[in-house]
Amino acid sequence: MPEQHEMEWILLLADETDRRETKAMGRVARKQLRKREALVLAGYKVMSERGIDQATMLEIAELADVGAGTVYSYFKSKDELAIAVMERLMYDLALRIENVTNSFTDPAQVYAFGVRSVIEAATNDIRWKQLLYRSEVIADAMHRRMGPFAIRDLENATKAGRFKVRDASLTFKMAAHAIVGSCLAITQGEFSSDAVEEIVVRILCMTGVGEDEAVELAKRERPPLPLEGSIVSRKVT
Amino acid sequence: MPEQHEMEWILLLADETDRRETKAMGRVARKQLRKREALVLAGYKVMSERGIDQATMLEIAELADVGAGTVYSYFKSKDELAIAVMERLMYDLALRIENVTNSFTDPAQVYAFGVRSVIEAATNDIRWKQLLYRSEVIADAMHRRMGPFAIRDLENATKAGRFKVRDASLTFKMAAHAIVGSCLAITQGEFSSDAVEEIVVRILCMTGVGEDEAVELAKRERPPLPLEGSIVSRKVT
DNA sequence: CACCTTAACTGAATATCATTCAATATTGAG
DNA sequence: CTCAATATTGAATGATATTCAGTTAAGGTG
Repeated sequence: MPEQHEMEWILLLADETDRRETKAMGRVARKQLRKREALVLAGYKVMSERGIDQATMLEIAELADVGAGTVYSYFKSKDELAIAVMERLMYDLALRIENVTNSFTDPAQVYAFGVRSVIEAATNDIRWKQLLYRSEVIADAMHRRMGPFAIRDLENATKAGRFKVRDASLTFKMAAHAIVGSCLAITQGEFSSDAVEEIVVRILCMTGVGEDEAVELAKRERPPLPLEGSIVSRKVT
Repeated sequence: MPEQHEMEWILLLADETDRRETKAMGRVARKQLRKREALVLAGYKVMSERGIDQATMLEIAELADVGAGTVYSYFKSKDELAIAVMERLMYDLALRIENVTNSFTDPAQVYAFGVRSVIEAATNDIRWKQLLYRSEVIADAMHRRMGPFAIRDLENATKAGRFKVRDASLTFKMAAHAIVGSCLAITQGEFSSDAVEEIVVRILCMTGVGEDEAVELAKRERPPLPLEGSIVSRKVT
């Protein structure tokens, strides 16, 4: 029974453990990595189904096939587990975006594509709905895990004279919160999903690019994103 | 004992109950208004001291001098009470901002002043720190209670050709989340409070005003805000 | 291989509240 | 004053995050 779940979910979130690291460790350490992995996956499944607050530690522990207390030797608290889950989700998405944008030539378009992709994922995927409700947690995870990519892109585009960003980290922090907040509003029916285009424009405006150019950037055709869990690993360059 | 607290706190958050309405009601209704009021005030005090999650309903009930169960005949849940508290905070601030900006001539400056004031309040007042942690709740309250003012300002500035905002509600929704998120980051020491200026610039950029003009708007001298609880009531015009 | 130390794991027990609800008190109409 | 309706109370409930004393497994050692 737990086996089935593992199979199912491993397809959706890539395992972050690196083969090279894995080989250099003892059997215990490897087993712990796998257990931690199982917990993050189980946490993702339960939390995206019931919502972070409604997910119970017992259910997560059972799905990961460990005792209730064991969770606490991997994560200090439920919140910390939730953070780990969010970060995994963000990292997976960041890698998939990177996989597409590394062939782009316009650095501004790289950022625009990333922003658009995140918004699409957040508003189209049912599993994000429950997670969005704790927006500070998800925005934080977004900043921590997608930040290295996004900040690099903002800086590249600024160097190329496309954007005018003074503090890329701050700009992306604000963008992350604005994105999560507006996606939450869309999933709650406060705005129609047609608003996505306009959200992208506003996030781009924050970079100091003019309104007209922001509109143009948001309109450009976008190649599709690779499937979830299909990218293994990549370093920010 | 409860008397003292009431006195103390009424100075900090204006009582929203309107004299005219009050007179048209029976004694019971008036008493209920006062009790609801006491609950919001007590909620504000306890939640801003301990944080929303750490505040207990019992402590709030005791401070408001009612039984534990009574809270639930005024608010369906703890969350709903938290929302009422946040909305009160936002409304009070909105009125104080309005009180200053209604003498401004440049509609863009009205919005800029509002944004700046909110950020200053959120980062300087210790009592906001605990509240910011539930950023979706506070951003929501900000949108609901300051929105009517801010959206009007965005539309005025757009009509005047200063801003280029298509959907003012959406733009302010995003701004609210970005503001709350970045203030949270500042109170957590992730950014220095010098970042406030830059945050204002980025929020202004979102309106489609150019970067240079955003910088100039953010730099303008600002008159001081009236004290908390000193404004009684005002309609959005 | 048997022993032992160390670390990991377990799940029943604990502690903490949000929330409910049966009982009680208050109100105001007649 | 009486009584039905309403509001209030706070002890009991239920849910569940977290802890911890006891158990199990790992792997190093002679």
